[in-house]
Amino acid sequence: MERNSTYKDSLKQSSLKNTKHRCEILNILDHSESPLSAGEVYKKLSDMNIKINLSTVYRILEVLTEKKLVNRLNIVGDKKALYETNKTTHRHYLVCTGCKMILPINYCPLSLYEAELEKKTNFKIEGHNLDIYGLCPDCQNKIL
Amino acid sequence: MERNSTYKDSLKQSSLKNTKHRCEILNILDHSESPLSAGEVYKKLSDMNIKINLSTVYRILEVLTEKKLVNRLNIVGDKKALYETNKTTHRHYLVCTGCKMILPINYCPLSLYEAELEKKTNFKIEGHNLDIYGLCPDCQNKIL
DNA sequence: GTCAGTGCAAAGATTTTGCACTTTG
DNA sequence: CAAAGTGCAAAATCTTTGCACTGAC
Repeated sequence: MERNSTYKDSLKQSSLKNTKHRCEILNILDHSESPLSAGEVYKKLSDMNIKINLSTVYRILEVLTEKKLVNRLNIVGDKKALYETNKTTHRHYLVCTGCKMILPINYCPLSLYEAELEKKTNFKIEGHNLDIYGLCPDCQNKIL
Repeated sequence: MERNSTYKDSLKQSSLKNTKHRCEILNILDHSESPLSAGEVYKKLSDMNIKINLSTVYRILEVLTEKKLVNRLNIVGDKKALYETNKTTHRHYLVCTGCKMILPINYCPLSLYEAELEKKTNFKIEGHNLDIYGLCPDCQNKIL
């Protein structure tokens, strides 16, 4: 895959060694519509006939998160952590409480607010987690 | 404690049986500065010499969440769920990535945004999870 | 008395860790 | 070659569940 060289560069810039597994995981997260759990990443790899250990997946996701190549999310109602690549476009998710569908939202209403909060609290704000939940149109109809 | 009658009423209104354990848990969450995990609630009860099983704590928190007497939160970087009583004043938390301190914030910048999003997506929005993270003043100094 | 609530023990799910082997730079 | 990465097995943590007993209404 041509774009794997990009992942290689990202790894290099974060002073991480370039391994096939890391590129594959970055690739998977990069091409996923919605954030994935460690188990889901592992499953995708297995489906692609890539042999890897689940604990390695966890370790890779951990180090990628640390280096900010990946974000770790905790979405409401889901007890496991989800991961997404750290796109330049910051996004949030709208989660359906019925069917658990996850809809990405590209607009973030919080940047102004964060600046304000920084002044008020003297925190050095690094980021935020926001997910919004409700019923998607389909699930609203099912209830009727 | 005089206010336990209030908890009793809340339980009644949610058609839950009034038990000592439930009132005690509501009481603990109500008087906690920051949200607590199931384990922490359990520990507080034990410290008060109240004998209860951890699984009962989980079951109570579950049913209280279901009845909206309590909110379940998933705060960034914490793999376990945290619970808070559902105060009339909706709040968020500012979490220090250094010392893990949790600072409640009473203002919510999202209500207007939610209305807008509801129109745009046709979701029936029920709520959101927001927590903001960064370094508190103390931890900023420690780094220098 | 009935049904919901609880304790206990056990299992399930997710995540982490120690150690030996392998690979990258 | 050294240091970082990986597989495997085992454990740690958090959470849920089945069943029998107890307590609320």
